[in-house]
Amino acid sequence: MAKSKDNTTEEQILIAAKNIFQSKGMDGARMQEIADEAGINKAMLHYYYKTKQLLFEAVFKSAFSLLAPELNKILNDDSSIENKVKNFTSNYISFILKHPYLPNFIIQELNRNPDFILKIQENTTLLNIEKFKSQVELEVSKGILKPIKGEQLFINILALNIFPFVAKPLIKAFTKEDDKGFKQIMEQRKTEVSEFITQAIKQY
Amino acid sequence: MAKSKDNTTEEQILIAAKNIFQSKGMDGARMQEIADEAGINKAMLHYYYKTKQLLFEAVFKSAFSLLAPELNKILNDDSSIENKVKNFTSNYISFILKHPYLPNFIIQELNRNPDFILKIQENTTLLNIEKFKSQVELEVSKGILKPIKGEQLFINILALNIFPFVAKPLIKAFTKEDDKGFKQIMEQRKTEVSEFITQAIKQY
DNA sequence: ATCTTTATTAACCAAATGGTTAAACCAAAT
DNA sequence: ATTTGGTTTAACCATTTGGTTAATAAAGAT
Repeated sequence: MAKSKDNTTEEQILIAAKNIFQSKGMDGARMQEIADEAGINKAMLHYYYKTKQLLFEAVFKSAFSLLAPELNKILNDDSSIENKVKNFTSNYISFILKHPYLPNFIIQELNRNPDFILKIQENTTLLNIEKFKSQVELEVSKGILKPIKGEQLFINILALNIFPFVAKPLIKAFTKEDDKGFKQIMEQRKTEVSEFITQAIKQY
Repeated sequence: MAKSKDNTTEEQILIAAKNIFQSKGMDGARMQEIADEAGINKAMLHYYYKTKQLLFEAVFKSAFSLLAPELNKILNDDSSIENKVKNFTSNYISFILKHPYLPNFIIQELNRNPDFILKIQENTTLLNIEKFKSQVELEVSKGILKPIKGEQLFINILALNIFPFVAKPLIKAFTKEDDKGFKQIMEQRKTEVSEFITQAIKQY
């Protein structure tokens, strides 16, 4: 399916594992299926990645380090909150439309194994909300924003941007849309969501 | 763990299956583990529910019919949009704090098998958004609400209410809170979220 | 009391699954 | 040409897993 002769075997395995793990999860994935997807022998998986668990962790870390910088854009950028919200929503939705399995995969697996995020945060100082919080506090005190706590605002921003992709089957069901219609609704959200948030928090 | 002598064997199985399936998912759950949790022989699972798949479906349907009425409160109630938002957020968050595994379970399994929602919608006419849409349209035309589409507003309401529970490990990570702290943040949201939405959509 | 149906168990089974091994292959170094 | 090192494969293995079966126990019906 996703073979490219340019890549090394080790890379092909990672790509195949990504495809299978992201759509079926750790428990649903089969080593044989990953081997088939990569077009190689199952023993190669263990040759390069030792165990299923380690292969999975490689995939997860790779997925997480794809997502984390996106989130950091809103946490560690210097422009105004309003500006960041605008940029983030548009960028993030484009980003996820390119990686549709990503948010669900990460959320699902973090729930399966909550300790996992600790391992990852050890290495990288990803996801530090402190700067964002003090920025919100400042803009609230200046009267630019209505009173709101930084954590709550950040949760709201994530929720409005990420949730629709995680709940895609549910949304498709009650809107009675197919994949194309769903994508259109998401495209609309690139501007709708930032307007929604801005109206909610901006002091006029 | 969760045995109660009042229930019939069949009910005990369903309770046990609920516990295991909701925390581990279909693929991660083991029939033996469910039997142990119910305190009975594994053969009994098949005696009452035939296969793992059917047992799972019983659990899923039961979970879904617990959640669906909550969602319908906001779709098929007669009060104003603003009022419904206020009631829904508060009620829904209380509801989920009592059933913490529920949203994640449903979302995870719907993603694993998107056709599943079709089976469910055949029987019950759950999740019909039409009334809500026309109500939003009406209030927008009257100048009560700022221009917004019904679907988008409904997605936003769901997102703000459901997402935090689905993304709990992520939220705990960047807020550096434990379970208690997380719960407090959720309690705050009972009012915060409806204020946030109201400010976003209400025309002043 | 006896028959009949339903409930429950221990033992068993075949298939699937993650992982191993020993041999073959192949490119680069000697 | 031969050795050496990493790479790849087919066959194999032990364990797990969903599911079955045959025998037993309990409960209702006659």
